[in-house]
Amino acid sequence: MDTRERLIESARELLWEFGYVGTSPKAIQQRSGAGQGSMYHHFRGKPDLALAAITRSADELRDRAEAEFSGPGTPVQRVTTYLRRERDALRGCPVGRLTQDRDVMADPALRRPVEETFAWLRTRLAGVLAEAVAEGELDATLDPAATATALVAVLQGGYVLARAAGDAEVYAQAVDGALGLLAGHVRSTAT
Amino acid sequence: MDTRERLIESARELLWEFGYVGTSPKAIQQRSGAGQGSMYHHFRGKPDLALAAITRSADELRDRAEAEFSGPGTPVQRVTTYLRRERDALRGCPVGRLTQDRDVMADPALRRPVEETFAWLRTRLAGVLAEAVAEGELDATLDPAATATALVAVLQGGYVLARAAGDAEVYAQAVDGALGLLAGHVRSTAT
DNA sequence: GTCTATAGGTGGATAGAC
DNA sequence: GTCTATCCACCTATAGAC
Repeated sequence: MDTRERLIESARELLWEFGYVGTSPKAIQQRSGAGQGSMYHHFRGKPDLALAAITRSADELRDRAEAEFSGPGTPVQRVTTYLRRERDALRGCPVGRLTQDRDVMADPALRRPVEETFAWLRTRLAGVLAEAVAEGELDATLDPAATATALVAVLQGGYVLARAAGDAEVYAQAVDGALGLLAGHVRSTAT
Repeated sequence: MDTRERLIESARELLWEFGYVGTSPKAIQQRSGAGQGSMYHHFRGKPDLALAAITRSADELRDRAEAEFSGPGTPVQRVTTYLRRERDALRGCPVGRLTQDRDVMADPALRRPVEETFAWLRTRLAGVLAEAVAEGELDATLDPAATATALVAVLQGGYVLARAAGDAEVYAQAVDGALGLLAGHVRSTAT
């Protein structure tokens, strides 16, 4: 892994843990093993490096979700697989946490991947839910778009509650609650 | 409103908007109209003032929720009132956003009101849901504790999604989705 | 109680040797 | 491409006059 790559990966980890404001160029350089000032050769500055890091995290999130949404099983099974995927609850979401970072949201370039990621996620999940409704697996009273937004919100909010409690189990409980609510709308358990 | 009070209110607003790391003593002093250095007479430092501000925000959140939970109507109606309460979605939750602030979560004193607020909220909401189950308003397949955690998560995550989209309507959609999911478990609409 | 002055540390970035 | 040295602005806090 070359220096440029190490800088991006270090930035990703630090942004995840400390946020944009809490991450200094010096900290990124030290973690990456690059010398002081070296990152300015590969990137124009902190925002430029952050953009590379954020874009990569957003792409990863999207790829993993897409693999689950387009995987095997009925629509509800795929949604369940997505919701139940093991996540580092206390660490939170590397993309979602950026919404609380003013410097990120104030910069159109940095904000864009965050906005696009969740727009895609909600739309894509709504599509899977619409499939479920069309196939009769979910009852037709459910609005796919609103339900999708609520389910994604459960994950993002689950992180918040887990961090507040200092207990990853709270995240799992939020997911359990969401699946319990969804279960009341499942009509058939076709395999 | 005396100087001490203005300092607390200014800190509350700035913490809400910029978070702990993004809020400087200087900014608090300027917003409050107090002169540079004046806050050190009333508070030992930034953490001490932040504790006063966070505690007040936490108390407010709790009082408003309690008023709705113990208000008129059936349990499900009260939960609906709580979920549908008008909120400044793009501003987010003044307490929940602190969970993403490392300096807050790393300090036991600052962390405590955050932890206690959400522990109380989840427990209190679970109690109202348990009432609903006991009275037959909600079907008995729902786990009150897990459902409560999921519903609170929808609100917290709704803020995240609304900020990501730059659109308060997304928050409302998340709440709509949660109420739609809950509706499938309501047995009677007793008044 | 409130103000000005000030200090040590860090953040983000640049210059220029190698 | 990488390193050291350096810069200015800001953050947090203290000292001490009024």
